[in-house]
Amino acid sequence: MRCCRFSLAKRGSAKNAAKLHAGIIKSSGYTVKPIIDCMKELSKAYEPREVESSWYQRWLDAGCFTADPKSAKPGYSIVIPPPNVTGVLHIGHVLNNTLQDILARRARMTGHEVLWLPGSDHAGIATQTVVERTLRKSEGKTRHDLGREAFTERVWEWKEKHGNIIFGQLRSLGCSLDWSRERFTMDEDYSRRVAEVFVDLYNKGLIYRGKRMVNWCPVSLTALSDEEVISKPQKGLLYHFKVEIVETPGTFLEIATTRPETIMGDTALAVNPADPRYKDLIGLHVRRALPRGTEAAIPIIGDEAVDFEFGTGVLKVTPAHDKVDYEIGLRHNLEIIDVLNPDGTMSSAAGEEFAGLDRFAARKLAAETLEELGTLVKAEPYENNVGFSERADVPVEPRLSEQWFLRYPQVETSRDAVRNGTIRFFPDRWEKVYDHWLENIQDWCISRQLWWGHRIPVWYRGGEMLCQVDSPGDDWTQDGDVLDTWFSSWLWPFATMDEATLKKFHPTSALVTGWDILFFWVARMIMAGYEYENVAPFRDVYFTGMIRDHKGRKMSKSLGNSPDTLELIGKYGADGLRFGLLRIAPQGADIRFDEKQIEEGRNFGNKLWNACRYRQMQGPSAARPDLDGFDLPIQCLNILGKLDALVHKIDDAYGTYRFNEICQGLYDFFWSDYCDWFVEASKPAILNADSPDRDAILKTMDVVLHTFLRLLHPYMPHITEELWETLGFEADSHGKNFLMYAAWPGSPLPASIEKQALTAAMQQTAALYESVYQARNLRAEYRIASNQKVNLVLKPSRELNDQEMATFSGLAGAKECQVNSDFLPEKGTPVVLTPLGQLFMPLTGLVDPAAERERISKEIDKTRDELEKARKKLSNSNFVDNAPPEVVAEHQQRATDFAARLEQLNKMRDALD
RNA sequence: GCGCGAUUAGCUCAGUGGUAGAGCGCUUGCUUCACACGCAAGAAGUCACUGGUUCGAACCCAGUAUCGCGCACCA
Repeated sequence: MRCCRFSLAKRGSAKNAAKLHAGIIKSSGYTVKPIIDCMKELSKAYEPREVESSWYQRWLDAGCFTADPKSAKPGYSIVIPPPNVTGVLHIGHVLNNTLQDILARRARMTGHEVLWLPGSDHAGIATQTVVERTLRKSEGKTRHDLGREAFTERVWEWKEKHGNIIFGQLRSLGCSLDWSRERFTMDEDYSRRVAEVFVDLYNKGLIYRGKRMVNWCPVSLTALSDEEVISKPQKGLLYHFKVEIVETPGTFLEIATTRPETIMGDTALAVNPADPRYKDLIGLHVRRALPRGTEAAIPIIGDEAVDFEFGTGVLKVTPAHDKVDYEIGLRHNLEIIDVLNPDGTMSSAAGEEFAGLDRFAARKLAAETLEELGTLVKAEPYENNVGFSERADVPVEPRLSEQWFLRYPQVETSRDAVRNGTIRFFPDRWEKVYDHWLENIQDWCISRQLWWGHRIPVWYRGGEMLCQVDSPGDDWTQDGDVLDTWFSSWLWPFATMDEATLKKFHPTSALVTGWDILFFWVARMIMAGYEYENVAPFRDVYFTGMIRDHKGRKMSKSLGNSPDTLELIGKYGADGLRFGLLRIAPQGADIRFDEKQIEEGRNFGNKLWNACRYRQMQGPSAARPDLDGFDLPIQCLNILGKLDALVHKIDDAYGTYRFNEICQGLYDFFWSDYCDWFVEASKPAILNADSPDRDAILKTMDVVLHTFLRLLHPYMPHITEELWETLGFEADSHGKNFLMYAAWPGSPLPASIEKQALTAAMQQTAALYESVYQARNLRAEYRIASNQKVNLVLKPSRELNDQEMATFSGLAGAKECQVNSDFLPEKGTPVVLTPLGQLFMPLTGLVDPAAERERISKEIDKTRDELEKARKKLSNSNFVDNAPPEVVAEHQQRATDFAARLEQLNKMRDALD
């Protein structure tokens, strides 16, 4: 326990502390008076490390993150997009999970019972690949050396050892996840649910097995869904070669292809029956060039799928290795010759010369062979799109194989849910993308030829087949394939919850995820939600942008441009990282990462720390600050008015997930309005123990900090919690005695304040601050060093009280500011026109009529330009007649103000002559 | 081919019809009594281009250009 609730000081030298205690040390050159006896150390800079870890532990110990399904409070829930067990925390996770944490923390403060459910995904291909690689490296073995059972055992071991790394990292980030409910997509009950869903969909006739053309990954040796194939432009060659027509020897047909290595799989040539060049050839045959020596005759067929604009208008048909060709083959009942092995090498059907060769080597050899045979016409450079396996990053092969497919359920319901706003997307432009995908949806290939994953719950005995969760008996063997990982993830929002939890927390409130998994995950969850819970699984979906490096490239391991998030947390603190990242994260747009921004986040934390430290140095704060009964100076009313506006702005922005607007609002208010202006303006009164305003100002600071810490908490949870405790604040609580359970703030304005009085005070303050700005400007013009105090004289334009003058002098860096309506300045005394009146800076050596005239002339020119602009606008009758009256009035006011200012400035210049 | 987004200060980005903004960087001054992870002042913009709508356009509409993305095609 800390010995003193009012001390911000925990880190620093004990020696200094002792001196401080005695009130004799000069820190930064001034004497610090210890406020209370037990104050020990003062740390000028906020050091996040210890604060963050200790608070996380305290929250955990107090069960702050645990959701109670029996709570009477309204429920608010989010399920984490489960990271891969292989995953480590990258910067995208930081963004994504910080946003979820913000929503969860704010919901607690607005009185909700919050469940934020953690977990991870078994990530079939990714995980299996990683473990296989390790196995190969450390033991020189393949998974086949171990066998299925031993291998999956190894994956489990690996998962236990490395699978929780990311959870530790999420803790470092401060994520308020309910760790008592951590789930894994291969937990026993979860797996059972997956199997039950499979069986159910099978029984409904939505799942079927069939031999079809699928995307095959020759590295992972498994089928892939269409979504796992990424098309990339590839530079290659378009080979033109000719074949002889059997019936009319000596005549040839020219064919264009990018894949000469599949010629031995050709079982026809196809032309468009409407193509006048070739239609008469339909029914004839040609000699197939490869494999060499066979010279098989294959038919020329007519099919409308052939585009006669492309290439030569003649298509070689390879039913075993191309989707379109396969369909043509079906229509014409063509033979299917599979010339490729699953691993992408040529099969024996390709002929002796090619068998065993890798497909790309075979392509080269095929082209060379054609050339030797004298049938190669040309090979021209060509760029086309090739489908790549998302995981293995190699071209996929279309391959005919026996797979399990799902005809998606609830497609129309799911489309309607987003169309009619039952589910809302932020930003909403993703709605169109979603709709388009569902409109053109194809059956989903859900079987994978992997070992790591949910086994397909189908059993065989002889020619019999049964689809059920449990084995029908020892003499039955289970289907060898596993399910696509997403076939389990799509159940995530409800399969992770028991009955009581479901009742309280499903459907979930919001989903935060990247748009890159809109089809993989979001759309499918919606369908599963309707199919199994009869309801949309979430209300709102917020799509984060993709984080790119400073050159705009995607973060990737191979580029090595991904920042180390733990290192960032170490350097800037989790709060700094969170805040810095969020401040630059525009809604749904991609983000260019720049470490400078994170540094800004840390700096903001430090600013907050020091502002609170400053308050603390003035004496204890009220636990529940209240301004009733205080006569508040204008700058107090002003800052309260600004804070009131901030509270409203933030509440509004949360409604549509405008996180960076909230962030920016918090930043601007605190740094500029509170620190730069309010605190600075208050210093004269605070330093003067006799000032009648001192208490009101300190109390106003308390109200501002008491409110602001709550507003900021979701973004910077650790530092705010620390300061809340250190300043000794309390608030109405939604449960536990922590800031994280404090009631979300309403308006900070005291009930007794009238709106009119507030507006007047804010206007007066604005005039005062504007005058300060003018005064500082004048100082800078005359190169007065910042630390040099000057004497000022004000010829006031209205009556001013002592408090205002003291504030003004303090902010303007004046030794003294005399108010004198009859002041007669020496000719050439620097002077500036402020909202408070004419302000003179009678400083020896600066009096120079010529310089002053020049300076004022410039000001006059500027003002005249502005005035002319305003007048021009007002002289336009179209504007005056058509614009809204308040806009016209505004311009009239501007013109009046500029005219008055111009007149005064002219007088000031004349006085110099 | 269809669709989506972006284009504003040197950089990263805010800005939903009425006086062009922030942070960083830059220049100048400052260890001024919370903070140099700081304070103050300053320079810096044809809001990609062309038309249109409007009294008025960075903003709305149409088109063009460049960059990025998705879907389809991909012999």
